[in-house]
Amino acid sequence: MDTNSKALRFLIVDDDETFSRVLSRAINRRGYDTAVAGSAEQALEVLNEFTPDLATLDLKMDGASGITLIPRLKALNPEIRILILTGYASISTAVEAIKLGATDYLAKPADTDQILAKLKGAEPDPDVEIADKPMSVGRLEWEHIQKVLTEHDGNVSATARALGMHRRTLQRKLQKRPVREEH
Amino acid sequence: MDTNSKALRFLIVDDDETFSRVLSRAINRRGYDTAVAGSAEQALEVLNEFTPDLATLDLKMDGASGITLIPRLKALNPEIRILILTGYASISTAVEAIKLGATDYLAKPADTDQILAKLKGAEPDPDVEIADKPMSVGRLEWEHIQKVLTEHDGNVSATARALGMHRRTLQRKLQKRPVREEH
DNA sequence: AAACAGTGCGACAATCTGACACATCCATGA
DNA sequence: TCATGGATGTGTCAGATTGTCGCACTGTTT
Repeated sequence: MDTNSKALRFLIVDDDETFSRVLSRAINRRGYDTAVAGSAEQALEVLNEFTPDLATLDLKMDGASGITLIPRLKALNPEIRILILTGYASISTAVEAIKLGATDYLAKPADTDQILAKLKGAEPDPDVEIADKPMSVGRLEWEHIQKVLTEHDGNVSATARALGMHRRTLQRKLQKRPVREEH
Repeated sequence: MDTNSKALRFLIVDDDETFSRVLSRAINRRGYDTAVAGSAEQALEVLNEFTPDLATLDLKMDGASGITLIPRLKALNPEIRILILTGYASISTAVEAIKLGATDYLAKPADTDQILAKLKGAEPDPDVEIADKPMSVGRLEWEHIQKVLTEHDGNVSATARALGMHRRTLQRKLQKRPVREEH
């Protein structure tokens, strides 16, 4: 990690070691200082000696969700720009993250350019594209499940009961990745 | 319930007339003053003589998207609580809406209770913990399918394509009864 | 008439779900 | 500290559902 004091500091918090390594190198090559953490807990340690200007956070990790880091990061540096980057993207977690102050939200897979683009430009424009097809039933189910899960603070058992679904079945669904819509 | 100047004003912007009517009546019955607009343009006219405290906006309508109304609504009443409610939900529009100041974002179908629950979030209402059971995934799927089917004039093949579902599977689902909720 | 798109349904393999069964954890209270 | 109850992570397995293919039939269009 090069320590040019002028470079912007970029923190990557993600489970997936391979992903982190690749992204870190790509970001680094573009002139940022980078730091990597494999969990929210580990990220907190990193923050003792690294105050990031930009960050990407994963949601689904062992231990705490990356979303819990948002307040900490903002407290440390109110100017920080935070991008949520997850393979388990859903509308409810996106809404929550933005409300907490995240700058933007992207579903994996996403390439380095997309990531940096989202972090650089973040002027809200009311002309976002609106999908022309409705959600697939699979996607709708995923979104609904995520919403209810959020309302129950991530409690799987309670969510399964609320949905009238077997807990085993819900767990199996949660392990899978959400359906990708090909808009 | 009194319907005088004390009642909160609720604006519904949606191009689905049936949906608006049903929602309007339900909201009305709960003691709000309601106004309905079938498009963003129409909504602007309504705003000349109706300053809402709460609003639901649809995204996909003829003309401008409901998202463009957010700044106007907030300018008119900074305290307004805005809920985006759409059948064409997506993460990118959700992110935009929240950034622009929407309070929350829900995918249709959603029932009146859910809608009000999301909008009432800020009110010091003591009934926050009343966890009304959400729709089951089966029920949600049924409603969604019916809606898309209607949009395609009952064309099963087209509906199956739009939903990314196999025609055979859709036919089988349509033969079954709607899922009954046993609250 | 030939070409087409939509519909209804049979059949079969691949998947998924519901039901049980355990084996940890963790917080609470006796 | 131990007992108790809830939550969670998995494994198994029979039965239900879905993905595919195929085929006959029916309007529509050219």
